[in-house]
Amino acid sequence: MEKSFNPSQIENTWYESWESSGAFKPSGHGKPYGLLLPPPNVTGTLHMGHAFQQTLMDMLVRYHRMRGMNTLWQVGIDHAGIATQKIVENQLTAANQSRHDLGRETFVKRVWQWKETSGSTITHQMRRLGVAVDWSRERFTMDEGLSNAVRKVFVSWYRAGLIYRGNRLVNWDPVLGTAVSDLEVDNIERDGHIWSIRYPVLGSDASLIVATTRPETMLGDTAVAVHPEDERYTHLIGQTLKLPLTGRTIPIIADDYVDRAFGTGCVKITPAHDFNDYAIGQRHQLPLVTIFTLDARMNNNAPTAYRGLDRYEARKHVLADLEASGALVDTRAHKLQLPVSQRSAAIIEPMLTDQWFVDLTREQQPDGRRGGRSAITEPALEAVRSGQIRFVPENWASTYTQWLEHIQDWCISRQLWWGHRIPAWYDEHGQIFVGEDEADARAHASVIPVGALRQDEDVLDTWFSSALWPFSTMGWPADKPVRDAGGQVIADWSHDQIFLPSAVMITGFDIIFFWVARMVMATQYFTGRVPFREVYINAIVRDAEGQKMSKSKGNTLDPLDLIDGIALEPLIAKSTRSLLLPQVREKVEKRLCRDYPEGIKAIGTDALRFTFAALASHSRNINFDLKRAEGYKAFCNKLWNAARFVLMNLPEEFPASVSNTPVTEAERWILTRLKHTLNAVEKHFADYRFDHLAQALYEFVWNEYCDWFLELSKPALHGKDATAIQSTRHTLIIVLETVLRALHPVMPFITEEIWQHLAPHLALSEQSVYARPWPQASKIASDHEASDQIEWFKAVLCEIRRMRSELRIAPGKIIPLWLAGGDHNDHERVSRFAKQIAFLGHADMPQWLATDHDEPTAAVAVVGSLRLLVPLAGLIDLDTEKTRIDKEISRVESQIKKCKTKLDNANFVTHAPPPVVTKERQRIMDWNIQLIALREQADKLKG
RNA sequence: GGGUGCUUAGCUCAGCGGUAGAGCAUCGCCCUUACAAGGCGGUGGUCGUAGGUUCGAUCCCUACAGCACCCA
Repeated sequence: MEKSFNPSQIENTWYESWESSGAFKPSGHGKPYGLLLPPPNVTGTLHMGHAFQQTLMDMLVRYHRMRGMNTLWQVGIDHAGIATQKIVENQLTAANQSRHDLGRETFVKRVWQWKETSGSTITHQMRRLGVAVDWSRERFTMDEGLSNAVRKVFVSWYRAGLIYRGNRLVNWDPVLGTAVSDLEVDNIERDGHIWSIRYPVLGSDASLIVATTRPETMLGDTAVAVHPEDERYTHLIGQTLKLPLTGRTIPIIADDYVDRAFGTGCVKITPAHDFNDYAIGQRHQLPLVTIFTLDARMNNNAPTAYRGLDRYEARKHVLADLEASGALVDTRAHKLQLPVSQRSAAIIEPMLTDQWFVDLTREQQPDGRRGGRSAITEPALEAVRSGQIRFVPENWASTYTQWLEHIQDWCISRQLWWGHRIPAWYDEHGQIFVGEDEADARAHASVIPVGALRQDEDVLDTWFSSALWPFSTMGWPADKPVRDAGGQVIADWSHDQIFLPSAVMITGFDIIFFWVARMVMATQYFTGRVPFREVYINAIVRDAEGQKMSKSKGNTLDPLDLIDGIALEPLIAKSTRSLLLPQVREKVEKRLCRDYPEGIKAIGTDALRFTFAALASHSRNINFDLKRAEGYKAFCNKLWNAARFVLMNLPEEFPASVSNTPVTEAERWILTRLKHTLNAVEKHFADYRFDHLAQALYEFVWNEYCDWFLELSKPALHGKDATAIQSTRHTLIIVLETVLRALHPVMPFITEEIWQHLAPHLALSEQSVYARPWPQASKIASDHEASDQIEWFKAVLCEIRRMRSELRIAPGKIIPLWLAGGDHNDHERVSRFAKQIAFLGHADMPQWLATDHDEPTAAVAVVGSLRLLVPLAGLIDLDTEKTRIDKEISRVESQIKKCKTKLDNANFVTHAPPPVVTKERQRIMDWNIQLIALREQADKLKG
């Protein structure tokens, strides 16, 4: 093995070998354990969130695989309708073309081409992370099988009366020209204005003043509402207003939606362009006046003067005209929430359009069939309420249920070209025919179509197909195996449904609504099962300062740059590439120069993964600190060198014996610790406490195996006891091989590399550590007697080291060591560990002082009643030692005082549980023993 | 406005009704034959504030402050 750990040297070969050996495919035996990878967008590149999430999933799948389960990690890619279409449209724009120049068919071909060339970026990156997904089953939401599933679901729901077409107000993105989900709209606070406008009452001198942040929409007003109990206005309810600039008249209505305290208490109602106004309009049967075109210009319902103007141009004109006519009474600064499309950054315009919806709100249909609430929404709620699906951490369950309780019908149509085209046809009279294809639609028609049929132009929301992922990827609805282009079976519903429900869904909280809830709905409806038993909501990865990573802030980290390292210059270039504002670029550049003056050092995949595990507590955010990752790279190096040590100490011919009975206390102790660690790791896997899991393994490897067992093995290996040598070698390699197996789910590459070096010495038949069984704690014997002895030994050695350090004795200097006091245990243990104490304490063989004889002037440390003495002569300054002892005495005294305060409190003694009291009494006794020994020594030094 | 979190060492974070912890940073001594990406030993915290419950509160309860996120 190389002298130090070099990740890039070992990572490249192993992944390919695992993948090509079929190690990631289901084994076909054992209990099924399924995981679904949240399909990344085809447009995507691997970011820290993916890397984090996938590390956790990979840990689970490797762990369960080693435990003998039949694991399947289903992988695939999402077609990401809007995002993908936009990328290709941008390419066209750069060439001064639009999708309309190409036409639908050519455009879609073009998107497919783009997908073929760029779509695999993220899958290559995922391989660098080491993820054990079954690539042979990789799916794409637009491939044939999954598209069949989409059509089947649409048609089934339509025929069950659960999908309908309606003219409704939706979030309209005027730049992309499509409806978007309300989940794809961010409400952003911006500085704006609020304008007060006077609307005169017809046939009177009276007028009402309305306040609005969007004055241009007054052209679409169809009423003004006041609160029914607002005494200022009750006499005007039912009267008519002259709507300025339009010549139209509108009624004054009463509705208790109006907040009397806000503004003047009069609200203009524009039902065709505001969701609240729409609801009021419905209640009062108000007409809907749409005043915008689909690209947000004034249409022909607006007065001639404004027609064709963009909505913000129109605002200026409207305000100027109101001002000129004296109708504008006030303008004030105002903070307002603007709905902004996540996809295009355009300001959303609520717009009345024909769209397709999934009914999620009706209890029952007019014909008596179940409505969407009872057929789809309620079962999804019940699955979580009943505990069939469990959230981790569990408080996310309330986020889920609260959203579902207030859910609206799901608008599933998008005015795009890239996606699953809606399987609905219209005849020349506009009648609707739904079917899996045109023939099916005709076959199921209840009326005879008039003339030719024309398919709906729209496509389905991407999340519609994602909702089916848990069962569509398993082959549903095909009744025979699904094959890829090469004829290989990639899914087979009749068999693969053993993986449904999958074990756990690991995903970000931001898609609980988009995806998690919808998977539950669809999977339950079509398969009668929940899609997964548990949902682990992972934390959001932020930068070291707690800022959300985003390209527009230039604070993203590319996981591959952490793995491979990157110099400062390319890092700056990369981070500022998409930043347009020079000030922002400068700021980002400054920060990078400050934080990474030498760029980012390569830490390797294993260290990155270990870092993610160590940070994965159940808190909501994790701040990714590169320092932490560097620490775990050091951990890799530590493990690496421990392995070198073990191998170095093996003779050519090993093993001499297969089984082994550990002969030394140290061996029995480290095995006890190993057992304890493995128990902890299993528990942490079960609880999804990856942070504790990582820490348990880290502490075992570094603080127990390396710091103590390896050190304790040295005197044994250099000793003359052949049995001890043989046994120690055996335990060294057995414990290492075992802990490699336990570490493998977290750090697949380094564990594999080291394991390959160990395997021949253990005559193991497996090809890979991945194929080894999970190490079972129950098969390891614990030995508490040996553990007590080693703990005692550690205490003795620590005291010697502390003395040496505080008295500034050079580390290499061999010191005389005398012993005094102590009970029979101490005597027995000293004789047992004398050599180790001398070896590791850099001391002569410890000598007992004869009792009652004069002790030499010495520095002392105390373990229980045992005193460890280092003669001062020629070594130590007397005053230094006096000061040291005094300090130690006051430390012990303060501990005693604490105990005493407690025990003197009668309430404590009577009320506290007896074990606590006993423990406290024991503590005070132990401290007192130490104190006596220390005082004795202090007196001697003074005397 | 409604909801959910968070506040513990200089930094990033665990913890928990019963002796305050880790990594990194920092200080001192060591290039000791697995590892200087290391070893050994230290320094560092009235656990956001104020009340309450309790024999005992960093932990449970209440209020407040600050921060973050989600929904309207």
